[in-house]
Amino acid sequence: MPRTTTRTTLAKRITSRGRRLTKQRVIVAQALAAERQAISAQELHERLHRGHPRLGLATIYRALEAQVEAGMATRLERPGHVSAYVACVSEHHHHLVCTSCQRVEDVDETILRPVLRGIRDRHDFQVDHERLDFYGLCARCRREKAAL
Amino acid sequence: MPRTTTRTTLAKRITSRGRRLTKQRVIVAQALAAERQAISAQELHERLHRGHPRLGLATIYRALEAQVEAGMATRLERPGHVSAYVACVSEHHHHLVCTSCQRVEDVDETILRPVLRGIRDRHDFQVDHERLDFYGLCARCRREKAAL
DNA sequence: CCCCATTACGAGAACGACTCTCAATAGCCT
DNA sequence: AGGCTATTGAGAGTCGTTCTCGTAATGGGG
Repeated sequence: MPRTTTRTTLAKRITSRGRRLTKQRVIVAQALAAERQAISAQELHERLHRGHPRLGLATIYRALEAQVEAGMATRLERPGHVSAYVACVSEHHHHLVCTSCQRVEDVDETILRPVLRGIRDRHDFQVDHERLDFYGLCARCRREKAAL
Repeated sequence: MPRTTTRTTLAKRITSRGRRLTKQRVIVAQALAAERQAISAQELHERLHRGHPRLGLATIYRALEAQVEAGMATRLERPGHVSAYVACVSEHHHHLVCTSCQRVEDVDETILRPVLRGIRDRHDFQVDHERLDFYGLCARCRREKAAL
């Protein structure tokens, strides 16, 4: 019953911090989780409009913001001052964003440990949080380009 | 004659990519270089208004954009979809942004080498560019907080 | 050194992503 | 079930940034 488990987890996460479990938030969370790539609020709005014509854009913004606060998603910056969102599986990690197909992979935080230690020791700086996104070509897109 | 040297370098950098050397670009470049912290276009505009009342906001945006393209500055993202800019000394490096005093330190790229290698090997991903900013407390602010 | 095509500037209007407002609706607790 | 309160939807509003266009300045060629 992996589906049920997922649903339960979703509901639990949504209702964290005293938030209410609403249809809209579930729809947005499921849609974002189903997505394998970074997506903007407006794109999500267009995509959901067919199945949910009354789902407002502001609601999507609010739902995404709530997900970010709840640690269910992170915000990426796209050129042109647009935010894009990705669903998170684990809590602390960073992203490999493919500039060709827009797919996002996760990088585990452990890979960063040495860097954080170096910063603390060599710069005497106490890191609170970090934004760490790598942009480039994923394996698939690189192969496709090479085949041309 | 360090000053002259600096000026010459500045002019050379500004005129790269066939750009013209204008008073406005020099003013903006010097102001940004003098700044030790991330500053937004609008803040720069306010700050320069006393000495240069006719310097337009759009010009500052254009000058900053040119500096980013020329590798003289990088763009940081502030909350609320605002860009802030920092003058760069070296080409490839990343930032430690103090969330208390807003001062910015540079982190040399070499510290990152192992991470990039790990990503290439373990994720089969070819990194083109990365955004890598660490937020936290610098040594000075940490001492000040501890003294309270 | 001076022309002149071309690039850049300044001011304000336009743009667009995002947020706010407010009346209506729906969760959740008892 | 009933009511308190968070949330929604729709559109207006906000604000950082970019565009437009007439004017001014730059720098290469004569």
